[in-house]
Amino acid sequence: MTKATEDTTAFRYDFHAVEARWQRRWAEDKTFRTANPGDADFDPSKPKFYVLDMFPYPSGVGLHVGHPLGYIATDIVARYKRTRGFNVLHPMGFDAFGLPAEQFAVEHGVHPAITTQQNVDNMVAQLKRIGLSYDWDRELATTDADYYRWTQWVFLQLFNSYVDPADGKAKPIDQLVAQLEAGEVDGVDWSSLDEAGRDAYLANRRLAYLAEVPVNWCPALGTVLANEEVTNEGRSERGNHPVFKRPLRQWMLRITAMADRLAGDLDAVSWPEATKLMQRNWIGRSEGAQVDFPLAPGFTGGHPNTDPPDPPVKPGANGDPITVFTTRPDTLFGATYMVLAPEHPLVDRVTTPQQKDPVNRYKAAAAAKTDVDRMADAKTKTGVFTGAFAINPVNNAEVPIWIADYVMMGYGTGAIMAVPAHDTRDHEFARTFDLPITQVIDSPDVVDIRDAAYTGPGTNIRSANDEVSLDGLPTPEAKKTITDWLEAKGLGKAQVQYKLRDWLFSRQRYWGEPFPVLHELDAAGQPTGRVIALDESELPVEHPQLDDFAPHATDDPEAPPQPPLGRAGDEWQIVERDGKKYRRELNTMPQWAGSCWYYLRFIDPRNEERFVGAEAERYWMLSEKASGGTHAGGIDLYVGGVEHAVLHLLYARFWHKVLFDLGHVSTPEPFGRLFNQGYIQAYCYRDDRGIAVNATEVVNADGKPAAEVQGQPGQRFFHHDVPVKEEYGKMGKSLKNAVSPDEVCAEFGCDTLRLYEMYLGPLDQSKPWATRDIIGVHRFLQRVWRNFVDDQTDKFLVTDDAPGDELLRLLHKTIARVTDDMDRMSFNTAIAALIEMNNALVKADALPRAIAEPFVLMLAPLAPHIAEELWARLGHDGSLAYEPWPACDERYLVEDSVEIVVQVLGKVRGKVAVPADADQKAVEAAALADEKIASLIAGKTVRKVIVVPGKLVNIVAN
RNA sequence: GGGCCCGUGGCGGAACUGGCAUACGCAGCAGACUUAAAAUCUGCGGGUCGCAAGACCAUGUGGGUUCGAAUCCCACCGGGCCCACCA
Repeated sequence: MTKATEDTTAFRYDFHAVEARWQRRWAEDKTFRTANPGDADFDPSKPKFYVLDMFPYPSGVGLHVGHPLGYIATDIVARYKRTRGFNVLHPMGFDAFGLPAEQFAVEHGVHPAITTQQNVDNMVAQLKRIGLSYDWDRELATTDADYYRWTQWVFLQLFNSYVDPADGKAKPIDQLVAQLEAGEVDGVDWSSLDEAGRDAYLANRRLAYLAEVPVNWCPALGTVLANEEVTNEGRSERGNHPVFKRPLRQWMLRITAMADRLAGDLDAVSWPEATKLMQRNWIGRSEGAQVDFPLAPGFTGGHPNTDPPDPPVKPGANGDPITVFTTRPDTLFGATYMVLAPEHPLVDRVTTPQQKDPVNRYKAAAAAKTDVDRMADAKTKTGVFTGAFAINPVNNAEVPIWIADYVMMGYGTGAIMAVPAHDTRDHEFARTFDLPITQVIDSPDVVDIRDAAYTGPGTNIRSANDEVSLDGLPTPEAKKTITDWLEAKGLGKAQVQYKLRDWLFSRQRYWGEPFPVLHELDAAGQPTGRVIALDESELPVEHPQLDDFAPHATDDPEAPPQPPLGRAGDEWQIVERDGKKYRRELNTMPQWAGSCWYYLRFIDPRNEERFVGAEAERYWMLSEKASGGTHAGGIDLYVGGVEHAVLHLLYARFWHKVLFDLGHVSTPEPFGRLFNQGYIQAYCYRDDRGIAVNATEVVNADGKPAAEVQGQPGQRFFHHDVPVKEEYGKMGKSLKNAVSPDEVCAEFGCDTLRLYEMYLGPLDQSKPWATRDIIGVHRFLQRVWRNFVDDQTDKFLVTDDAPGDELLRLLHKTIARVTDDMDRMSFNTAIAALIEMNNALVKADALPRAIAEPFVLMLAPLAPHIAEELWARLGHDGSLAYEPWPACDERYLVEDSVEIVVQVLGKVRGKVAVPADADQKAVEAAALADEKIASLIAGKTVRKVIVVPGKLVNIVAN
């Protein structure tokens, strides 16, 4: 702001002073403190509205303007809902465990608890500067011992429960033990099992269990990663380091036990369809059949059954048949060979002595392949014949058994029946190795089965044996017929299969929640393999004090993981109990853990007795007064980025369902309504080497800053005289195009920032940041101010005169528009409506109070600081935060006369004014009577006249 | 390779259920007030032709349905996102 400006407009809107004043008042008065049921100031007569942001990760670099987009939106909703008479719960906290905090701490040589706290403080200051109406008394961080105590408690719930296959519900494992002891579980002789056997049986059912599984081991990070944290290129999402598959004993969560409910219950929530779809695809439910292929005579003999009966290993590994999963049992007669995954446990047993060498070579090569290689090789099919044969159960044909890496051990049974005629991959494989291709589905779309597989539906041919015939049946019937037959013969059964895998739940990190479990040690101090859970009363398990909390990175993929907690002294690691020694679990939980239930803790964040108080949980999650009642209950509005469509949202739903089944929470779903906001994008500039340069230092050929001309065609850009190319991408540190909200607040104020971000476009779309455009909404606020306050004299301009009809019409039309826009979260159009109204007020002679007050109330959720200040100038004492939203008087919406568009053959040719209540005949007559229209249709035959009441008339004449 | 979404002025976008295409804002142009600039106010603004009234053409391209299509259907072109040898 120049000096001259200050001189000539002494009482211009001083947003700095106003914003600071109101932010201070809100904090001092605790304007946005939210009462819980049971509190003295709780009003039970109001309905509730729980509006939540996906809480942020407190990074060291602070926020850029892309981060608060969703926070501003939820804040507007929260403020709006308060004026609509809701008790609004609107909290904020921090997801503060995890790799970046730890890495930041390592880089700066400071304990992560300290850097995390600094980052949180910095972020809170940034958020408060935007004027967000959070109840800061409920602030929490997942790293608080008071918080992760209860994260550990939820883990104990998981560890101590199982999913009952009878009804798919999570139940305490004690119930299962009681049934086992009573002999009520078929096929299990509990009394004959020793302690180890019993532990193994229960571990195989617990929702949290230890298992030796092939995991993504990242030596450079010194930790294992979830599948979701590994990129397509086989590298770590954080840091882009190579990741190797290797078997390690890790904690797993049995999310697959809930797969069908996690998929099915998506129907009940109000989420973007695209997000539901992504989650459904991730769960990957497919229906088909399991079919047993016995080994051919000569290949069955002498396989000793060495596996313990329980836990069961992959079907097929135990006895003779190879079990496959197929979605196309109707093509069973076309199965001409079988394929096992190279890691399949049956491979060694079936391979003939002659084929041992090539098979072992292939297995070794497959094991050495990274995901990158596998991707690159996806086009060409490789494999090796095992020398063994199996029997196709429908026609007793002997089919060769191959191994190939196009079959994955991790999906289905790790074995397939290959139907080259009707599966593209099998077709490619059969062509490569010259295996027979037998067509069993006929359809007009089949061209030549030698050239390409036909994978669509059709009618079965060549599909009959002595007992069953599919010939002539269309695909759906054929599927059912053959599945029924297989089931009757004991050769197979209908089967639902999921892509979803169990969730790898441990990390070799310091900065995560310690597990509340102990490993039993023998007299020599070696683990016995027995794991016991701590009691609730022993929580929290806090971190040991370490000097060196850094992960031990290595380049050697074979090096064993070294959890940092292993560096703690025995006084932390070793626990004595009942005369026995135990070692604490040295892994920690992954970052997702804390975010799986934080929305519940916000409801009752200081409760020391329970993870959340029951009454408060029922009120905020279940209330029958929930707005609209259109969704499954839970949080009324949850806003965050789509990047969490499958990870956080799936994990949290899983935990919630377990807590629901165990009776700890009252809704089956946590997030009744989800909204995914778009990204803020920005122009960025790269030099010849493709390296991004600081966007603020880039100028065009005329020396103008890039921000003033960005996105315009024909511009050339330079960074310190070096030519750079303009690109467009997500705003952030890596593209060096981040704009800080602090800068915008300093120059224009946070009301302007809020309005600008919302005015950019629809909330769910990605859209470009353009600093150049901010001035537009800032001018709007200045103009609003000048309508109320003379900027030369500071005189308040609002009168107590009765408003004229025209202003009242304008007001109520605007109320109708803005109310509708607010309900739809269409904030860009709500702002446009307010700008239009304000522009009209500029031209009006006077601003009557009856117009001014509702205008301020409508502006308040969007630009709360200026609204509060004007409200105070209007003579009100307190905050307007809880003032009722202006009501629309429909009487002012009806016009006496309306303008009707007259079209001839669908083209607009004129307009006529008719009384608003004119009937169709009258409107038609008025249109035909119009001079211009009459001349246009002169000499033509009017074939038809379409009248849309209140809108238009279309005359069809030729 | 499979699935999903999106293409509207120089730019961001509006038009929710088919019914005045381009609201509102930025940038631009002209004018007022200023010594001047900033700020502010007023006005103009899709394209082509025309002095004008107006006519014609315009919502990625080409078809279709309809009295009427940015909106619905089909094909193509361009961009984005998700999954990816999932049997």
